[in-house]
Amino acid sequence: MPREVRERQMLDAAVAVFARRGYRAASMDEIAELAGASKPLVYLYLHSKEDLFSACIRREAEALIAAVQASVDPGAPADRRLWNGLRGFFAHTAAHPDGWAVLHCQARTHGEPFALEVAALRQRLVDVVTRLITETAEAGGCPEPLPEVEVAGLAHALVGAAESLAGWSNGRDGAASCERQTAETLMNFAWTGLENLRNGRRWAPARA
Amino acid sequence: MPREVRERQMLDAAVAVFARRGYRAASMDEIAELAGASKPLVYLYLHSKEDLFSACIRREAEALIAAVQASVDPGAPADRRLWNGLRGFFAHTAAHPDGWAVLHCQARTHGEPFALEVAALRQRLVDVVTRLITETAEAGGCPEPLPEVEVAGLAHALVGAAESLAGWSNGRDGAASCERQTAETLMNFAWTGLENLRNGRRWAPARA
Amino acid sequence: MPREVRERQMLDAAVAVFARRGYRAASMDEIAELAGASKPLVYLYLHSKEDLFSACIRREAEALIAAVQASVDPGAPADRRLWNGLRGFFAHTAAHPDGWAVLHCQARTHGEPFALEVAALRQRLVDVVTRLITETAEAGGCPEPLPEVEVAGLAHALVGAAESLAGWSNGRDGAASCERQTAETLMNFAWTGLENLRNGRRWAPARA
Amino acid sequence: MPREVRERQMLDAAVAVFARRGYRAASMDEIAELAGASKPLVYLYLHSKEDLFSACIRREAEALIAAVQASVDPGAPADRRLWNGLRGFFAHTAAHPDGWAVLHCQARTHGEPFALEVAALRQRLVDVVTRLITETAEAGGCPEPLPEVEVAGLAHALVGAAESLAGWSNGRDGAASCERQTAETLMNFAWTGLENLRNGRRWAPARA
DNA sequence: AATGAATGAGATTTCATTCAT
DNA sequence: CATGAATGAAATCTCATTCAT
Repeated sequence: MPREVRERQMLDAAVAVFARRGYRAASMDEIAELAGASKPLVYLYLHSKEDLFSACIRREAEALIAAVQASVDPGAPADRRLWNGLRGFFAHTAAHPDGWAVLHCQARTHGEPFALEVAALRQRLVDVVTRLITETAEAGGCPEPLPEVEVAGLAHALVGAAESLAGWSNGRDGAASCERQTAETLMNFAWTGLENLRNGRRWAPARA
Repeated sequence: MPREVRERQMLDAAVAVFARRGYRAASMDEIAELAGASKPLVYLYLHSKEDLFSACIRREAEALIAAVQASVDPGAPADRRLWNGLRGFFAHTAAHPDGWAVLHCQARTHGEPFALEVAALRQRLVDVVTRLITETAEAGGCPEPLPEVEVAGLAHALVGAAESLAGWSNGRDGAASCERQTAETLMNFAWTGLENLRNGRRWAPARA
Repeated sequence: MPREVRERQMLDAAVAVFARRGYRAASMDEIAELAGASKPLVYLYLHSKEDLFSACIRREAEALIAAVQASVDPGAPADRRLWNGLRGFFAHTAAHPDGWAVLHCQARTHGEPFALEVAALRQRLVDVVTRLITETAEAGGCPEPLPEVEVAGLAHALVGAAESLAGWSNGRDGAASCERQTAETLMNFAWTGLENLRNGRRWAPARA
Repeated sequence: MPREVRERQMLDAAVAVFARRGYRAASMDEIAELAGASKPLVYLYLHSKEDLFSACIRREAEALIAAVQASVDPGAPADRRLWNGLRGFFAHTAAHPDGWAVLHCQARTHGEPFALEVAALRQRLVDVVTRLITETAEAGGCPEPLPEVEVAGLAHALVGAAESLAGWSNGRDGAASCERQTAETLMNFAWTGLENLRNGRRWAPARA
């Protein structure tokens, strides 16, 4: 069996086991067995448990990013791009729950090296959103540019909301039909909020 | 030393170690040492690693809920309550990063019993937000009531956004001064979005 | 509460727990709890687990010996004495199964010191039987005295048979009514065998 | 080193240590060291202390039964078969004192699962003896068949006597030369007793 | 007479990892 | 390319035992 195929099987098995058990509780024995290979072969190809986990994170992160980018038409207007990006995000996480669990739940909680890797992924998502927000503001003729820190905060809020909805919507029935609705809910929530910001309408504590 | 004091020290130590290392990687040795007690005493008082972790989750969850509730004036209007609740949430998570890490990052990823416990906490937060959204819609004279599933989705999105911002803002410098600003960013984002929804203004994919 | 009473409660509890769990698996915690006293008090009175176990063995051994002796009339003929001794033995072991379990099952299997103590008890039983056999042989006009080693072997066989029957008969229903029958079975088996030996009738391998 | 060899070494070591220390006091460390292997290997092959103990019991029980059966010629008359069976029993227990100690002293005192296993062995021995007694009675023209419960009692008594003698004779010097004599003593005691029973001669308490 | 508080030592068990083949 | 055999290190948890009061 060629190495590439074997390696993919191993990563598939590892993602499944890491998602189910967590990094520490996952055992190389179980991963090797699920991959249908012997443990020494796993070590020959992937060197160590740490390297294996890193490889999982990298592969799943690339796949997620690629899925989001593939569903966005770079020439479309900002709202369309946001809408399609969200749909791609929800579709991919719903189709690959183990990979999403590794990225979202496991990777951040098991030591710096992994957290950094997943933080880099997250930053790429945040960057995309940040660009959308900025463009939206500019395109809408925002009287004064939004402060940088606020834009970053908004981007984090939006990504967090998307992550939360992904988890919520995947945990319910009829996931397939839900994905579109989930995206719509978030879009309604976010887009109108962004529009208002763009127009300078704000909520202020003093108003209450 | 009286038992209560010792027990609190143990929980403090456990929260710190669980936050830093994760559930599986945390060792009872390290927890006992940090608590300044011997391992058998930890077992005598808290029975097992699982029970200890459960106790941590419960204590931190109660503390967080209490902090949020304490910062909300039940007689105030909906927007004011949301604003104060968010501020309480961000302030408490910023002041107790270890507790927040245990709740947000660790508890959900290490087996059903813990996940259920933290899901219950999250549900309580979501419920509060759900009520706020409904009241806001009613108070604002919403032409037709928002569909239930959409309200739930919005609540999850809002809680997810808050969670995400808590993690982001705590990871930056000057956390104290940031807390207010973080709350303001999210409030601007969310409140105006909610207002628009209330008024029936929506984003629709067909529009693009 | 006076010391003697407390000490008896402790020994009762210890015998019960040792019988149920074995020496090593029995925990001083369980014994103390069952005795209704605190652990330090147990240590104050009985010094250590080893001492406690020794005390149990000694008490139960004395009780068993006393019960057997009390049921034998020293003036009666040999067969009558054997008969009454067996009945006393079966009655006492049936009435005190925990004590018998400690003596028969536990004491011999947990290190030299205890084995010696219980071996001493057993030797006293064997001695009684040995005397009976010798007297029986003499009284019956045995042509030549039985070899010493054979008498010892017979005594051990008889005691072993009695022990085995005690375990068997106690494990069956209607123990009370059984006790007499058990004694009769063994008596029939043993006494007639002894009579034949006394008369020089033997089985020889060459005969077959 | 092939697995089978290693496993046998482990069982040998385990039998020796269990016999010397008892189930609870035996440590897996000591067993592994005596077997010349590392502890993880013992666990890999034999799974747990409980399984290891079970495996010891089973192996030693099979060996004992096999030894007894191998020394009996099924075509020989009843007394000859009893004689040879006893010799086989005494010879095997003398040659394998550790195995006998595990079966006789340890297995019955450490929890139901083990006790059941050893009870099954004992029942097989009792069954053999029961058959012998019945056949003897029939062959000898016993006027009326012995009551079933009495036969069972006799069988238990005989097995108990044999067990007791095995322990006694092994604890003395010159075991090799003793084995035959031990068997002879028991045979003399038992066979003549059985003969008398067969002929209806009984001891009765009223006689005294 | 009696106990709540505390621990050193050691038990079973698991796991990531490496050779020799 | 592939693996059966093997282990050092460390995890959770228990227990007999002792003080200070």
